Amino acid sequence: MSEAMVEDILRSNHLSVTTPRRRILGWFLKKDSALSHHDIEAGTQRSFDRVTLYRTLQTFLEKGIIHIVPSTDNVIRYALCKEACKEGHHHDDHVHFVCDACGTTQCMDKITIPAVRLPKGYRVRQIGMVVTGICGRCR
Amino acid sequence: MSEAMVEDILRSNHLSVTTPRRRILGWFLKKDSALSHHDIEAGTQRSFDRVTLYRTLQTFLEKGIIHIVPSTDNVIRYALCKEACKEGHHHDDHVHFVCDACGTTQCMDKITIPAVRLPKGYRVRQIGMVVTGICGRCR
DNA sequence: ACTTAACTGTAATAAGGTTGCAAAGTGACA
DNA sequence: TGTCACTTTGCAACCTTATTACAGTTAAGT
Repeated sequence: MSEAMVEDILRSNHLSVTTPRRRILGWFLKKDSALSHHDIEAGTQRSFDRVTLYRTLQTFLEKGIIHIVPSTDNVIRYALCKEACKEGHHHDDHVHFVCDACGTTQCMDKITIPAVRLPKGYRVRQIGMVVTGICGRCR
Repeated sequence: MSEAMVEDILRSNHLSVTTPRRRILGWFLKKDSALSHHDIEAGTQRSFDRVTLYRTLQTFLEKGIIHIVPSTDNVIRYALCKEACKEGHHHDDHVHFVCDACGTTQCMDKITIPAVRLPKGYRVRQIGMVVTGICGRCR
């Protein structure tokens, strides 16, 4: 089921289907939350080299398969792009929620970021929003 | 002028006044934008050890003199807390602006973050917001 | 099946961050 | 102003995270 989906995503992005890529993308689909480099390494039993992971994440980023979630703890976390993200132009203008209890970072795709009024002369290109607290599952 | 202010801030936080702390805090006051570890090292001519900088930033964080600005590039940036931030309880619920042109990160203290409606069961503790684009000075 | 181009693993290197301990500086007090 | 206790700094070693180069392997199209 999910296995077919993985191949689908890879092929539609003109990427060849390899074992590491299958594992990594499969893990994203399974977890359905933002993952750090470390999370992925641990989750996939280190069945490939660290370097491959770095490169794969970079490739996925460029293709718009994943996006970076803003954080305050010096750990890059990546999450699947749900909406159609074109190459180089992401649609990650949604709210991210970090749960203090379970530690997961979730994309709230349904909730769009409210508009902000900035001073004169400022031009906005992108907005990121991170909400921390207790998520629905943990309370 | 700023020199007296530096000592003032340190003393009112019950910290002894030392050369590294003076330099680091002075640099924050002078630049008035969010600074990374690297920015500070470069700006202060490495007149103290790397470790001292790590420890000083940690201390300033704990005292509420500075706060961490969320980012998407894996670089922690710190900014002065303008409002009275009590020890352990920060008031950094303001918008941060990252300029694509000059690369600076500014705290928009005047602009509060708009409220967001989250699904049932979610409890919010803190909200961070990062806007990227072109700032008033650069356009 | 063959060939080309893309991808991966290994190793070496760089950058970023942490810890323990001895030496030096700070602030309080006589 | 000198002394003392305590805090802070600098150094060295170490660990983790990230990047680059290159050779070997694998995938996809014909």
